[in-house]
Order: sequence, then C-alpha cells, then structure tokens
Amino acid sequence: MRIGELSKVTDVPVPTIKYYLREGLLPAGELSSPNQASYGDTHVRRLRLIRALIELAQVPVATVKEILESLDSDTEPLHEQIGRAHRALTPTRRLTATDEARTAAAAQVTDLIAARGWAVEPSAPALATLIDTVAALRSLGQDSLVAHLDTYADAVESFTRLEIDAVTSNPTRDQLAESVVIGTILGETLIASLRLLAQESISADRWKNR
Amino acid sequence: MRIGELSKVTDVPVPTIKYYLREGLLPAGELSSPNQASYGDTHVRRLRLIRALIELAQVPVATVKEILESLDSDTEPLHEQIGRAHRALTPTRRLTATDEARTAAAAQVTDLIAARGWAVEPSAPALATLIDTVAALRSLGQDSLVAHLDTYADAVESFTRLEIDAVTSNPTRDQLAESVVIGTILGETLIASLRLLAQESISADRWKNR
DNA sequence: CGCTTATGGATACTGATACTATCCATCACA
DNA sequence: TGTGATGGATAGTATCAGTATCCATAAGCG
Repeated sequence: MRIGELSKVTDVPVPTIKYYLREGLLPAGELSSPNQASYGDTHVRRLRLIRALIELAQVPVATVKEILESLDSDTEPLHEQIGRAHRALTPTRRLTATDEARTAAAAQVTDLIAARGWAVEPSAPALATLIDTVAALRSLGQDSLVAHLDTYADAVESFTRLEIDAVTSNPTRDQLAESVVIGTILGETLIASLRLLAQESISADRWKNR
Repeated sequence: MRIGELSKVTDVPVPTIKYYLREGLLPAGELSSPNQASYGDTHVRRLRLIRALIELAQVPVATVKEILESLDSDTEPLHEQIGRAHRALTPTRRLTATDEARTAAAAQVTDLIAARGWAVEPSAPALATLIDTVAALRSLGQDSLVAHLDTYADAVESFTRLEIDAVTSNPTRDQLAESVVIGTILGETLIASLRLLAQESISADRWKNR
C-alpha cells in the first residue's frame, strides 16, 4: 500500500500523514526505492489510533507521540504507561485557587481518598486537578455538588472496576497495555458523552419551560 | 477596586484581565473618569468562573464568551443554556469513522438510548461524539469495552440524577441556570479526575509488576 | 518509449488561539 | 509636583496542527 491508498483507507489527507511521519507518530513505510515506500496494516491501525486520540479525545500531537513511544517500548512497566495516558488527560495545570481555598479542598479530597482506601500517589496529576476543581466549585458557590463527592466516587469506582475487568481479558502484555491506554483515554470520551445525553434527557422533563 | 487589586485578588495578570475585557468575557468596570474604572464583587466572581472554565475545563475563550452571554440573558430558555454548555464540551467534530463502522455504531447507540427511554434530540452534539467513539473503539479492537456500554450508562445515569437533584435546590432561575452550567462543565472535570484516581488505585494492585 | 501522475523528503507558509507588550494621555496620591 | 497606575488602542508573540510548494525520482498507462 502506498501513501495515497493509506490516505484513502483512513480518510486522512496525504499531507497530514506526511506530517505525522515527520513528527514520528507514524513509523516510516518500508522503502523499496529512494522514493517509494509501502505501508501495511499496522500503519492503518496506528493511524486510526492517532486520529481517535487527536480528534475524539483532543490529545495534543506531542502527547500522542509520547504515548505511542511508550506503547512501543516493551521495557516500560505498565504503570508507567498508564501514568503517561493519565498525563495526556490532565493538562499541565497552572495554579488556580487561592491558598486557603486550596488547602481546604485538599483536605476534603485527602479524606475522601483515605476513606475509600485508594492508593494514590501524592504526585498523581489527577489529584491536583481534583483539588483545584473542588476549590473552584466551592469558590463559585456550588457546594451542593461538592457535598456529594462521595456518591460520585461510588459511581466512578463502579465503572472503573468494570473497565479494568473488561481490559484484563487481554492475553499478552502488549495488548493489555494498548487496551489500558485506549480504554483510559477513549473511555473518558465515552463517559463524557453518555453523561451529556443522560443530562439532556433527565433535564428535559425536569425543566420543560423555565 | 481598581484593576490592579482585581488582578491581585484573582491572581490573573492585568494584561490578561484587559484581554478578557476586550473580548467581552468580563463586563467593563464602572467609569468614574475617562481612565478610571472600579470593579466589584461581581467581577471577582465572574473572573473566577472564566478562569475555571478556561484552565480547569479547557473551554476555548470564544465558547466561554458564548456561555456567559447566554447566562446573562434572562430571556433564553434553560434548555438552550444547557445546550450551549453541552456544545462547549463537545468539540465540533470532523468525521472520523468510515461509513459502515459509523452506521453500526449508530445502531447500537440508538438501541441503547431507546432501551433506556432517554429523550435525546438526534442533533445532540454528544450523540455524534458517542457514536464516533463507539466506532473508534470497535475499529481499534476494543469490543470488550463497548460490550459494557449499558453498564456504563447505568453508572452515568446514577450520578447524573444526583447532579440534577443537587442543582435543582437553587431558588431563582438565574442561580439555577448558573449552577447547571457550572455543574455540567466542572462536573465533567470532577468526574474525570475521580476516574483517573480510581484507575490508578485499582490498577495498582492488579498489575503490580507487569 | 514517452508522458502524466504519484511519491518521499525537505522546507516554508498558514490560520487559529491565547495571551503579552507597548504606547499614550490621563488620573490618583504621596 | 512628580511617580506610578489606569483605560484604551494597537501591535507583537508563541504554540499548535496542519497545508503548500518544490524537486528528483518512480509507476503506470498508451
């Protein structure tokens, strides 16, 4: 398969494929002559993955590259790979909340985690985001939402368990790693859109005409 | 309060505040003389909201503007305002999946919605994202995740109900609208980070050294 | 065999986004 | 009275995610 066909199959413009090749997201095709390369099924799969991460999950190109490199390395431990996927989903934060608000929120979040017996590293990127979000909700006067944090955690824990079970069925480590990464990232998009649909439907008959 | 103090209180640089004023995200302060304006509590609150949306929820500036305008208009019906918040969370999609994959995914999603009795407009932005995500997961060989779509929906429905209850306690319509919008958008960030923390903790003891 | 089209590779350009920086004529306040 | 902050306008910057252009070569067709 040459680049034109790869483009047709995946519906990605040729210049964009070239760009991904340049950036090292997509491995080069096998060269049969200085200006003739052939791409195979792995390229199609890889390209689909790249597009899903970029378009659906809005992961920046540089981060996609990092994730793919991590997936391709057989030596990196699984938890490291998961860490990368997590970092892809939590933007490098700039401090938002004031100090008092933050420490209060941090306390609540730490309590929650302790109460659930979750093993979470203090440096986990999602931890900072959660604390900032709680602080922001508080400072915006949305305490009623924050009050139910524990119930949120219940629901979240239930489908996280489900996800991990679903993914654990993968036989090889490589497949497991890929499933975990894809599941982590696209799972987020899945849940987010389900939530919006549920909201639309539940809110529809609740506030018909307000 | 002058702009310098507003900047100190909210920890947003003065040039950035000026930028938000220019863009119409933040209402102008009250002018006491041609180059002297005073900002009040509403400005502090508004600025905090803007920053939370931009930094925490990664909402683009133009979309924040749209949302705020919608919140400020007393005439726009609530479901319209919710729609705007939803659009803020679902990026304008470029078609990703091939046609066959998409119709298959669309069928499954439509079934799911019908089975749950959800009232969802066919034009709902989240619907397209969900379909694309299902199609993408399928094409990436992650059918095991898609298989549990219904269980996901269960969990999602449970906390969506919770959210809506929490938010319904607001007395005035304006407050309700603000809560719904903030809850929709920051709730997403909240759930996402909870999920990552749960994942980290559950996966930790599942795959200690793989 | 010749001619058009596609290709790989390199380099340059573009449009959008979110700020920053600079200016300048006031204005506040010590 | 002079030093610094302010409002408002305009211009500049960095990053990101592609697009566009060129060129020498290769493929496919008549």
